[in-house]
Amino acid sequence: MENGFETEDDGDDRGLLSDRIRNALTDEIAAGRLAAGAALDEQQLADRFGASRTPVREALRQLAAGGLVELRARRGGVVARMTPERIMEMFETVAEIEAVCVRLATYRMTPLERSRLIELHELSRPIVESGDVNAYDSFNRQFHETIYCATHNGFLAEQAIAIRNRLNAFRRTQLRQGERLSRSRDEHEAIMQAIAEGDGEMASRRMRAHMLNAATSLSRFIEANKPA
Amino acid sequence: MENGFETEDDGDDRGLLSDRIRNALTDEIAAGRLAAGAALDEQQLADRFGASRTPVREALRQLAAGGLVELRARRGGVVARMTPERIMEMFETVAEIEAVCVRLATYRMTPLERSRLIELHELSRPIVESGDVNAYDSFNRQFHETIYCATHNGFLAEQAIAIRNRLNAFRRTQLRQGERLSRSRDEHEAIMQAIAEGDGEMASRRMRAHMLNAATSLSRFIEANKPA
DNA sequence: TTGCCGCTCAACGTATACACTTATGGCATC
DNA sequence: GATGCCATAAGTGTATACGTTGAGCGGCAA
Repeated sequence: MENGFETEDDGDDRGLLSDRIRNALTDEIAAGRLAAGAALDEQQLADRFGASRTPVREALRQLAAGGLVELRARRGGVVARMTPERIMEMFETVAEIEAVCVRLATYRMTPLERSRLIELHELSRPIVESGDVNAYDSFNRQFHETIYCATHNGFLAEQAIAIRNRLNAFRRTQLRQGERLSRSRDEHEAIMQAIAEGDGEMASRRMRAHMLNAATSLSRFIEANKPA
Repeated sequence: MENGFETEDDGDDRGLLSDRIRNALTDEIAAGRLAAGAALDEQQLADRFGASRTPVREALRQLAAGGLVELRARRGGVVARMTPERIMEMFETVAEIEAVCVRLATYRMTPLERSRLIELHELSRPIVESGDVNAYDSFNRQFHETIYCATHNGFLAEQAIAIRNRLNAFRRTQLRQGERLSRSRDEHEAIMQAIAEGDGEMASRRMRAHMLNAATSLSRFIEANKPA
């Protein structure tokens, strides 16, 4: 039972131990159970996961590469300190990269990709009406990733996904409240309009605004729910 | 003597072994001595560097995180395959990110940062006249990194530097020929002009063109020097 | 009392041994 | 002759032991 893992008590011992430890630590950091700045003792973690130091080290190195952990040689690691300022910086960066993506995508997407995107966007209407936040989150990811791919620049798409994932690790709670869903869809609509007109610059500006709206919404949410 | 390292026969045994192996492998990949797609056997590398598999593994993981190596679970690693298309994708991505940076920097930089940038730019005049390519390369890095910092977005700056470094690992030869130096400086001049006028959009467009010029120049160079 | 030196110990970095998975070659069968 | 299965081997994943370094602390001298 007590093996240090959270969600794998169903006997899921498959996969690389180092990967499972990495995922577990990612979750714990994302959930805030491992506070920013907390020391990460390798032996201690190894004991907690019932493993040796080796896979723990591998996991820590990967997390460090992803920016969730800071490692100093011979001094051990700590959970990366994520100030609100830094989170906003990350949001701005994502917003700018998404803006770049949608501009390139507008100029480069094939008719097939365009119709696929339109189709996807239409799919979101019933989701918004149902208010299913998880479903919308899933759709939203697809929508944005479809745009990344339509840039026809695989490297840029990878970077966009990587940064987006990195940011998601710090989304400690569901960002999108009910009313945000319809606003989000309206903003998508405006972006789609610009794409349809072939105006990449316009699409870019609208995407940037869309992302910054989401960030502001999140920031207000955090402000409202922060521990007194 | 034969310890597998290239440039450290002066007894420089300092630093972490894993880091030294990582640097050595980075160099070898960058120089093309380790061809793309080449298998990376851990034991074999360990023997070559006179070390054990442990630091080699650490090095490989770090390289994988940086994108120079691809690792498949229980199947070992290979040097990442870098097609010309992918390199161009990376250049475009850098160009777009730099364009974002200079736009934000134009709107946000402090007077001190502005004068620092002007000062740096002026410094490049004698370097161009001297034709010292290495000195220009060093200046150029400083110039661009100064702009990154002036965005006042540390995360974005980190991303920009990371991608730029990643790209540098594949610059197998000196990119900038003599004539390119003065053209590069002229382009910097145009960017500075836009910054001075507070026109971030203009600075952005010029930066994008500047970066793509450099990429085109490189691509022509590669084309001309590629093995028959 | 303060500052420096050296000690001690905890934690990381590296080496080595073992376990497990995957790939490959040969053999049997269809 | 082709295909599928099994045995063997090569190589990665993990465990553990040892070396090494940096930090904390106490003692001694100025």
